[in-house]
Formats: sequence, structure tokens, C-alpha cells
Amino acid sequence: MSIKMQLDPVSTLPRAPQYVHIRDSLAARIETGELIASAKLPSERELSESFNTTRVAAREALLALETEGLIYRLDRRGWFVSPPRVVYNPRSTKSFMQYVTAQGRIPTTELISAEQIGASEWAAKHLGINVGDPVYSIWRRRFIDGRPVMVEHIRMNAESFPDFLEIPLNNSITEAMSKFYSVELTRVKMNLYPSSLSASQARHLLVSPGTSGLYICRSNHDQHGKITDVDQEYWLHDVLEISLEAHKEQSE
Amino acid sequence: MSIKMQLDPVSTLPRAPQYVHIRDSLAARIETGELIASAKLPSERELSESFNTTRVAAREALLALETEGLIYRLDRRGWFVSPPRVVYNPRSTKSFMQYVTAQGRIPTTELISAEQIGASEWAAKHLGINVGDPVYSIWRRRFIDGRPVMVEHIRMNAESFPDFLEIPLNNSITEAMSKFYSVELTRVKMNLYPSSLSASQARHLLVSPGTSGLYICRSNHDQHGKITDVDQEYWLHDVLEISLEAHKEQSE
DNA sequence: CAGTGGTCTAGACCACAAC
DNA sequence: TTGTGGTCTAGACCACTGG
Repeated sequence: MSIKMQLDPVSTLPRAPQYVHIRDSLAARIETGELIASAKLPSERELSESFNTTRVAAREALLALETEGLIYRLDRRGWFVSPPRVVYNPRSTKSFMQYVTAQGRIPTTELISAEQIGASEWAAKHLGINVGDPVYSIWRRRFIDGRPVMVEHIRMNAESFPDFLEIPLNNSITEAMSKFYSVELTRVKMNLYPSSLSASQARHLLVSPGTSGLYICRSNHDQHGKITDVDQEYWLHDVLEISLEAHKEQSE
Repeated sequence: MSIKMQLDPVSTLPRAPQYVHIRDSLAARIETGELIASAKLPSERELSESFNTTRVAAREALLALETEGLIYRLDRRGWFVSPPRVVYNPRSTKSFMQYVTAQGRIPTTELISAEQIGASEWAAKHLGINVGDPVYSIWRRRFIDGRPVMVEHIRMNAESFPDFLEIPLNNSITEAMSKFYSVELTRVKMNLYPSSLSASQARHLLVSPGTSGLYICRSNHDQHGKITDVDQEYWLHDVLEISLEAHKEQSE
């Protein structure tokens, strides 16, 4: 037996990158519950020191976990463990407030701005009205357990809902439509895809510009088939799980 | 008026990061059509030189565009302009082959592996059978215009589809069920959320491990309400746009 | 003001793809 | 063999958060 240590054959295989070790270590600490939901992770500098490497490698590990949806980042504030996803079912009549509460989480809604303007080309097309027709343009921010998770931009046909802006807009708009205008939402059309958050949206959500998100565009229809409102939602990418059940149809 | 030049007030505002310029420049070249779909971008080194900066900054710009879905990356092969998203409607009876073709794109399916095994706990639960019951486990890879965009893992109740593995599995499984077993898919249950691709999935899709993706889990049901198969799909994040129309129900 | 992430410099070596 | 992205070193300064 030679004194010189034999190289382990395994070491001739492609070595797992350094950042993978950091990722795995953190992932394990999350899985075992050592780091619980919303807990703050060690700083990038601490991590790089304790793993005897540089901030770049630590950062890569954190970014990988972020992409997976295991952790999230508050801009210049640090890294935190992601809470479980909230399940959203477009077919359910439950409002945001209702389905979040039903899952044991605490929803909040905050009005950012609300005004009446003339319909843009985009809004007119989606609301089935003419450019320049009066629409309400409403921006809101929604929270789950105190974390801002979504900003939304709602456009409503103003002529269908006179004086709507007098109503408190940090409550359910669906309920307001029902209670004050006898308008019931019976059908929803949605388009959605992963994208990234603009600088403005990111600011509202306390994250860095360019953070990945989930874009959802919803058109709501009332019992007469009329479009009531169009809602663009910009979610953080780790917050939602979409769940839906569909009956097959020949329709496109 | 002092001789000393006044600072332009604008310059006291936070300066846009360097990588934003590179991002914007590339985004503009994509928008104007100078760089068309699937075109290869300049290499990271070329970009960093032409913008008189380092690879890190160039890379950040490219990663930002990747998150937006404007460009994609083939592992160690370079960066390319993303083609438009394909619209997928879960309610439509169209198969992958059909809806991709209908949008002027060319779909391909490749069988990776197919075997009969005993149901895992996960498979048993989702198929409504017992652990160890015979199931087909099928892995496939799907392409659009030659680009690998999704890997899927299908589990079927083997007892419902005797000798299914004898059928060519690079064609539509839905059609095979209909043609040979008189089983029609009438209902689908889906769960989906953004996530990241595992090393194995990434290899199949020619991308780097940890690339962000879109996870879709589908349970298909036949005309009798029986579960026919469960399908886990791992899409690249920039490929799909989900489009759906739902009638509201009191059901959860 | 101290601490955090955000951005950047100026390099380096590696694994792999394509020729 | 050459060129690409993938990973990494060892620093630096900046913008902003929070006490």
C-alpha cells in the first residue's frame, strides 16, 4: 500500500459545481424544517465565508433555489424561505380573499390608484368598446401573510358601473358588482404565462426588477355574456399553483 | 452664473445599470426584426467587448432577456431568439400535434422509454389504484420546429390498456386510446406552476440544469369518469401560453 | 451608520459542442 | 482544435434598508 493517497475514481467524473453543494445544504435545512417559511437566510457574505468560497458562488446557489421557488428575495433586504404555494382554481367562484383564507393564509388588498380615463387601444379591444370610451383604471396590490405577492391592473367599462370609484376598492370587486349592480360573474377567460416583472411592478412587490413572475390576464363575463372587466395580474412566480378541471369541447 | 459646470440633475438620479443598456439594445434588435426567431446572438465575449465591459455584465443582460422569455439558451451552444409562444387550451380536444400544427409550427414527438412497472405511491394515488399494481411508465420528448421544448412522464393503468406498449408511442396517445380501446378523453384535471428543470430534464431539453420551466400535471378521465392516465409535463418556460375559459361553479 | 444585496472589474480554468 | 457557455477567484464600489 503506497503512502501516497490514491485518487478516488469518482473524482475523475465531472465534479458537481461548488454552488450545488451550497444549494443542497440550504435545501436540506429547509426540508428538515431548520429553516421555516419566511425565515431569513444567512447573508450572501456569510454563506460564501462558511463555504469557503466567493459571493458569486453563494449567489448562484441562492438564484437556483429562487428559480425552483424554494426561496425568495426582498430587494436589498435578504433571502427568505418561500411559504407553500396557494392553490388558485379559476372555475371556483371564490374571490382572492376567500380562497386564500380557506387555505389558512391571510389575504390583504391595498388600493394603489383608481381613476377614470379614456380607453386605450388595448383596453377597448379587450372590453369590447371603442377607443376613448370611459373606463376605470384601477391598480391594486395584494398580500398573503403580509408579503406582497401580486399587482393587478383592472379596467372596467365605466358606463356599466356608474359611480363605481366611490365604492371602497380594497374589498372584493366581484362582490361589489353583485351587491350594487346585480352583475354576477359567470364566465372567465384567462391567458397566462411565465414572464418577468417590470421595474414598476417589482418595486411594488419589493423585489428586484427582472424577477421572474407569472402573468395572468383575465376577462370576466356576467350572466348576460357581457364583458365586465379585464384584469392583468402580475404574480411572483413562487406564489401560485393553478388548479383546473376542464370538460373537453370541440370548440377552440 | 458660475464657470463650473452644473451637474445635470438627471445624472444625480440612480443610473441605469450597465447590463440594462445591453439588454435594451438586444431587445430592440429583436423587436425590429434584425434578429429573427431562432437566430443566434453574438457570443458573451463578443457582447462584452462591443459594449466595452465584462462577461459578467453581458451575461446579466442575457439572463434578464431569458427570464422575460425573449431569448433562450442551448447549453454551451449559445443564445438564440425565442420564437412566439404556442397557445395551449386545455379544454380543446386537440392533441399536441394538432394545436401546434394549427399555429403554423411543426410538432415532433420522440419516445425516450416505455416500460411496465409496479405503481409507485405517487402513481397509485393519482391513478386511483394500489401501490404495485401494473402501470406503464412512458417518457417522451416533444419538439416544436425542431427545438426540444418539453419532456413528459406518462403513467397509465396497464390493466385498462392491455398490450398498449406494442403501439407506436411517438404518436398521439389520446388517439390510440380512442382507436384501439374505445376510450374517449372527456375531462382533464390540471395543476401547473413555474419551477425549474432537473439535471435530467435539462439534458433532454439541451439546456443548463436549473433553467426555469413550467410544470404541468394532467389527469385524464374517460367518458365513464375513470382515470386513464396521469401525465407530468416539464416545459421550457418560454414556450407555452395557457389559454382557458371557465364557467364558474360553486364547486371547489 | 452598519449591513444587505446590486453591480461590476479583470481576469482564470473547465466541460462540452461543433468543426 | 477552436469557440462556446459554465464556473470561479478576489476583490471593489454603489444604492438602499433598517436600526
